[in-house]
Amino acid sequence: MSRTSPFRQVRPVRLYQNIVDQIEGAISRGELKPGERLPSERELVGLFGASRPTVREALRVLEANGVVRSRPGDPNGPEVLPFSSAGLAKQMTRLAQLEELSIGELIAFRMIIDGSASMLAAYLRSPEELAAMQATLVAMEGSIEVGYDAFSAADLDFHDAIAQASRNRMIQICNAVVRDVVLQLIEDKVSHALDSEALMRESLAHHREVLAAIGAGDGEGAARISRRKLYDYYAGYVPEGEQATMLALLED
Amino acid sequence: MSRTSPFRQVRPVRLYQNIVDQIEGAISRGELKPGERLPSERELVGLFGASRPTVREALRVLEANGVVRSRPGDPNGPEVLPFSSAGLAKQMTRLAQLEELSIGELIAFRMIIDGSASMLAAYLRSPEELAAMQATLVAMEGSIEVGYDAFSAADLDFHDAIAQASRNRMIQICNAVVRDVVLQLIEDKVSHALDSEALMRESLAHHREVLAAIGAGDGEGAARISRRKLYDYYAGYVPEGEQATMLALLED
DNA sequence: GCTCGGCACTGGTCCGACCAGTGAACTTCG
DNA sequence: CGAAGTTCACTGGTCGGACCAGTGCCGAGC
Repeated sequence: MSRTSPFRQVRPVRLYQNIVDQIEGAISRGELKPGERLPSERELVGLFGASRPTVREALRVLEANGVVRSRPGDPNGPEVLPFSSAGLAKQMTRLAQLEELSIGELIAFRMIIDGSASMLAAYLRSPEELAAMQATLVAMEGSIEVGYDAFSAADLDFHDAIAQASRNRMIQICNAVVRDVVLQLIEDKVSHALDSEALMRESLAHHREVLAAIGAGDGEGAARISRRKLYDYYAGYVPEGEQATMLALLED
Repeated sequence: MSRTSPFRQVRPVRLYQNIVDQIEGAISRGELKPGERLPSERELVGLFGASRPTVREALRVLEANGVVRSRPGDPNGPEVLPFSSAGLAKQMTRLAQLEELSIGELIAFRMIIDGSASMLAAYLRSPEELAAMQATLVAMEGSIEVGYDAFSAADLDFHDAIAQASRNRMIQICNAVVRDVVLQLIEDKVSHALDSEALMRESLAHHREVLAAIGAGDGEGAARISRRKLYDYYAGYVPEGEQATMLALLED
């Protein structure tokens, strides 16, 4: 329960792990910034006193973590990457596919995140951010005639704009992650079913309601509308038994 | 904007990446289950037709992703691991440390997650889950005299129990992740400041309020109390300028 | 001045080798 | 016959050296 023991479990430390730690440490201490380059593998061999296979294993781990990227032939060496939620999205996608993560859970979570984002946006948005949201709605309207793909893309922009205005990077990340996962799991079904102008216009109307609430500073209302809209939009794709969870989020 | 092109960007596919994909695919198709073992590196060399360094790089990536674990000398070969949120937590921790993720954002996010979890728990909890929550509160009360470390641990158990009852794995994961990150960033400060019996008893009383609302099926109330409790608990550690975000979550 | 080709260097892959550790089969003893 | 200790085949970790296909720079030729 507590963390009082002065001792740690000892386990053999692999050399490549040591290298990974050193490089990650240098980055988190700011000694290496995104865009900068690491020395070439052969130079690192000298710097760390390890062999090239070992250095390469360390680079593979860093690459898997989304920290650096190696490109063959690049004379500048591996590049330190800016943080992106891609790594997070990948992990969550794996979770969604491997584990008992159901569509209902995903949608419910999205209701929470998007609702909270709308609420925060209503209270915190700057005039510019509000204008940006309105612009995405205009884009949505224009894309209706183009087809569902374009409409869906504009829809994403709208939700991104809201997440942006929430001023909370965790929300932005979760928004991006869940959007990716949802897209991957059920968007094909939705795209076939919803490819009708009437339904897209209905969706657009819902988005307008959310934006109106945000514009009016009505956070609670924006959150409520946002959650209900998502429920209506996706409920048909969620098994009966799971809808209770989602409905619980609408009781207010 | 749209994804209509029939062509994909071509990029050289690394052999080790191919191996990673195959093994991950086998796992997600259920052909490899957690606890099972992969063939030894030398066998994999034959199975994939790649050299050992290449196979090893693939295993390093899988290991970094938390998919398998290699132990030197183990005659059974690398082990397929059950999914854990450790990988997610690691990524988020890195984000929190590297990027502009502030304490205020983290706490605000925790208010959202914990509040939503409490709300869902109020509507969905089984009698057993309610009993489990009550048990953690009893443990909290008993741990007050032991010290802040024990109290904090019991506190975590309480919030875990709520997340559990929310029936949403995404919430459980976010709960675990944010808890880890918050713990890492500011818990030492809190532990010094709050190591007084009176303050712990006050915190305990707040927890009781939340549980009472959950027990009564008052989801909205549970969420509201939970958010406010977190705000009161942590607000002192958040810079003035960021408190607005957090306060926005309390306007209901 | 601009273009084009060569070149030094990159990362990707392979081979063969050695080491310390592990666990199971085997041997030995009660 | 069963339990305890020992042996040993095999594991993953690390190393050095080697070859290849690309990349980007720089100098030669226009």
